[in-house]
Parts: sequence; C-alpha cells; structure tokens
Amino acid sequence: MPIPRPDRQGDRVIAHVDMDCFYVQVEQRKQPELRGLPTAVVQYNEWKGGALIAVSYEARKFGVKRSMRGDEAKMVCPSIHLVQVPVARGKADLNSYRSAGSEVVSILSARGRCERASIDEVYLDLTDAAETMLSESPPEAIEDIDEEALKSHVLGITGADVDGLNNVRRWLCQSDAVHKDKLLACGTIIVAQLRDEVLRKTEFTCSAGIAHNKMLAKLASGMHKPAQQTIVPSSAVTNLLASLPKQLGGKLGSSLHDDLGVNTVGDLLQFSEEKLQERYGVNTGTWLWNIARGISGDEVEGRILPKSHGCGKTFPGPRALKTSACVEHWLNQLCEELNERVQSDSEQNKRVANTLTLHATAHKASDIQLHKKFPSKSCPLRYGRDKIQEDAKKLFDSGLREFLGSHTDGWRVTSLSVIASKILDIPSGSCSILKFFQGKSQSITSGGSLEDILDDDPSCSTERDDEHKVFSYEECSKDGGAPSQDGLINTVCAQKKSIKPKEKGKNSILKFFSSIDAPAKQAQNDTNLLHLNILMVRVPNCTDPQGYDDRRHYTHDGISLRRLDDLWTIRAEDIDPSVVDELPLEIQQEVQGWLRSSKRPHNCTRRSSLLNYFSLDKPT
DNA sequence: ACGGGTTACACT
DNA sequence: TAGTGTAAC
Repeated sequence: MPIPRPDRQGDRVIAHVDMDCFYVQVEQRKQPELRGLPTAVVQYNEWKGGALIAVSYEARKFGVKRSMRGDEAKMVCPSIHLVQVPVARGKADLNSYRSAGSEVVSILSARGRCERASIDEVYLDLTDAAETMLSESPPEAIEDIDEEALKSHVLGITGADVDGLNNVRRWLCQSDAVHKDKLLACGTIIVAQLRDEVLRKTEFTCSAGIAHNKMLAKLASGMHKPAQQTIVPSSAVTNLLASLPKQLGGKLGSSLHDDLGVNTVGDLLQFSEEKLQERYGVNTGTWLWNIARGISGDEVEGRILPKSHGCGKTFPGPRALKTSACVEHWLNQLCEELNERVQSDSEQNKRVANTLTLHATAHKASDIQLHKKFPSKSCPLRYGRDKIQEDAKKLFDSGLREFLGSHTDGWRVTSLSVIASKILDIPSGSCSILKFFQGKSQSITSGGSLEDILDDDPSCSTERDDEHKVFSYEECSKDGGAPSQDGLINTVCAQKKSIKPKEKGKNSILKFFSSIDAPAKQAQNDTNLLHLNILMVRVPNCTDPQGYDDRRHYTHDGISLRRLDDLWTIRAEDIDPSVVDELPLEIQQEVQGWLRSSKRPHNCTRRSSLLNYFSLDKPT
C-alpha cells in the first residue's frame, strides 16, 4: 500500500463510528416498547429458535452471545425478546437495516470525507473540519463544552477527579498542547456533535473512536460501548498496543504464531521490517511492521455507497436443494431481490452494475468427502428481472456441469448467491434516447410518429430490411471525437451497409449523448419504433479515478447502447456477430476483439440482431 | 446441520 | 481477467 499523504501521516483526525447493536436498535425504533429490554434479533426461527445476529446490551449482561441460537438465548435469559429479521421471498430481507444505515451515513457524512465500511460502521476524515475549528473557535475558547464531548474517554489521561469530567475538559482545552492533540480535541467535539445529531434525528446511539488513523480509530471505537467515544492521543499509542492481550486472529494470526511465536500485536515489535517482509511478502510485511507501531496510512475513502450487491441463502442439511427445479425457484427469488436492488440503485444513484456473479456450494451424492468446490461464474449483467434470472440459471448450469464432471447422478446444493458488481457511474451526458428525439420535435408527445421525425433528420440515413425500417446514424471518430462532458464517450460508430456521408452537427447522436442530461420519465410506446443500428464504445477518459492510462483496458467494458431506464447501451455480448462484417474495415478488427473478450452465459446460438435491442420491453 | 447474509479485498 | 480465498460485521 502506497502511503498517500506523507505530509499528513500522523496528524490526521480520523473517526470510526460504530452503531451499537444496530439491528436491535432498528427493531427497537420500530417497537419502542422493547427499548431498554433484553432483546435480540434472530434470523428465521424454525431451527432452534433462529440464529442471533444482534444482541442488545441488556441481553449481553445475561450472557447472551451472538453465536447462540434463539433457544439457547432463552435459556440464559428467559426474559429476552426475540425479534425476527423480516422475510421476503423466503429469505432474510435486510433492506430496513440498509436504509437505516443510510440515514446515519447522511448525517455523518456532513463534516468530512466519509467511508461506509459496513452496514453499521463508517470512517470519517475530519482533519479539515478540525483544522477549521482550531483556527476559528478552539475548545479553550468554548465556554460550555458539549457534555457528550466531556464524557469522552481519553486514553492516557491521568489523575482522578471528582466528577470525572474535568480531566477531559482540561485535556480538551490545553493551550500548551501540541498541534496534533489540539486537532484531536477538535475532532472529539465534532464527533460528539455528530453522534448527538444522529441520536436526535434517528434515535440510534453509536460509539466512536477518534485517532490519527483508521486502525487506531477502529480499535478505539470498540473500547467503550455503547454510546460512548474514545480518543487516542499519539502519546497513548504505545501503551494501548502493548496492553492488547488479544490474540491475532485469522489465518495470518495463526501463521504468525506458528512461524514466529507471535501472539499479540506487542510481540510483533521485536521483528525488523525486513524479517516480516521475508516471511509474508513486502506488502504484508510492511503492513505488519506498521500496525505494530500504530501506523496506518490508509486513507478514508470517500465512498458511501456499496461497491456490490449480493443476495444469498443457505440450505443447510436436509433443506439442501436436489433438483434443478428447486434451484431455479430459489435462484429466481434471489434474482428478483437483486434486480430490485440494482434497479433502485441505478435510479437513486445514477450508476449501473456490470457484472453478474453466481456462487454456490454443492456436494455430490457419491463421494461424501473430497467435495470439489462449486466454481463461481460470472457474466455481463443485463438489467431486468427476467434477464437476470435467465442468466443466473445459465451460470448455475455451467457451474454445475463443471462441478459434476462426468457423473451427473446426484447432487445437493447447500447455498446459492448472486452478486451484482463492477458498478460504474452513469456518465452525466447519457440520457434517454426518447428525449433526444423529443428535442427535435414536439410531435412525439402530441401523437406524431417517431418515424416522421427520423425521416426529417439530415444526419440519419434510412433503409429497409425484411422486418424493419432502419434508421442509421454514423459518427466515426476515434480519439478525435467530441468528448462528452465526462469524456466518457469517445467513439460512436453506427452502420448498416451504405450510409450517407456523415453530417456532424447538432443532430448527431454523439451530440445527443454528450449534451442531454435530464432523464426522460415518460417512456412511451414509441420505443418499439426505434430500430437504430448503432455500435457505441464508451471509453472513460484518461483522468478517470481508476487510473488506467491505457484505453484498451476499457474496450471490453461498455460497448454500445444498453437500455437502462434513462441510459441506453448495448454491450458486446448483445451484438450480433454477423453485423460486424458490415462495419468499416478499420473498426472490424477492434470490435472482433471486444466480442472475443466478452463472454455470454449461454451458447451463442441465439440469433440476436442488433436491431432487436432497441425494441426491448420496458422495465416494468 | 453451518451463526446467515453481506461486503470488501488481495492474490493469481 | 475471472475466479479463489480470507476476513469482518
């Protein structure tokens, strides 16, 4: 990991905010009579009372643990209230928790860069806000400091005090403190305010850690729960890490134990960076060395939306799926939910998922052990419930064939999941194709035919094939082409045999894609009249955030026009290979490359003309 | 028969 | 790359 801002390594103000037993709080807000009572959230309850996924602090006092089943919790805490996770389509429905998480994020993201680390955790980079506060109204100038801030736990503060708050007050207001500590003091106040605002606006409590980097902030947020905050001045770091009795977890943890006899973070200190690198590689090695010293350069990523959406369900033991009809049924349920989620994501956040992945675990009836793993499979994601279901089924079938090999007799599937990933922003220049044509004439809305309008378009050439009247636009401009606002659309080529000399100008389709920004809500029946024969290549510009310089990286990516509500694109896998022959020679080779690199989930037997993709059914 | 369902990321 | 594995909540 490169260290991003060497100048600001140890004096950033980073907060980690962690919601207290979040699912429980969400349910308690729904049912306020449960507040203050021992409560747990369980998922399903047919088997041993369901699995606990969140436990209130009242219930924890009874010894209720997250790893228990509902029945077990009832044993140790007979008065516990068990609330079930909502179920939709036969599976757990976490949407209420997701949106509750979003409520919180929208409050927490107000004062600095915000990273949504999980459904109930965020990191904040409050450096700038703290600097501002320090110069404009430092803590020492504030008369009545927020009580929530005074209740903070500042690691390393010594000396007893009558009410316990004065020490904190003194620390916050130290005028002779080093700059770093003053910044942390400002961070303390800011976070206290934020947590207070979260409580007022959402009724949720949370805990927080405030430190100079993510790792320490995270460590601190868990130290005093619930509803408290902990500050880690850099002077406290050494003691903090040394005092951690915690075994290092995970595979890496046990490997450290086995190889070097390292059990705790403190044990790591004795090893040189080179030694650690030699065992665990340069990356992990330096990482370990730094972690042992409380150093972490990880930036708070400005990301409040998830990078992927997944839906899964397990089918343990006797519930395992044994027929493809069963698999198909559950796949359909999962895909239906996934479709809803990607659909609303695209509407709310103007972005699209590009990859569909299927995951499964399965066992063969024959050899009880040595079960080969079910391979995960992925393909381009096409929007629309039916398409997602269709593709997921194909992915499963292909995975199953590979899994089974020769003997196809018996199998059991014990888990299924579908994931939508590679989510990219919709370039702001993209917009409804209808809007484009509406821009040319009012007659669409007043009943006029699209066909008439297209006929009038000088940059459009017309011809007929067996079934359609085809309107073609041509705009071939590699690299030199007018870039859209975001630089995303660099090349558009359209084609069907002979084409009129292109007329660049205000009516070109390229212009359309780069200029129109308002989505056309009123998608009408007109859409099935559109039979444009267009190939379009979306190439992100060179300064794109992912940092690729080589444009070829993108040529696999979004090709052509696929329709998604207010965005139309067609992707390589949707292109009928036969039309490629008709492309200008200089582009043919390139397009062939894209086609090769783009996998379809099925045998390429379907005769899918490019034309068809402009007359798809509307998304409900 | 597994804490389940999700997410993210490093590695190859 | 697509696919695997690990880890965390």
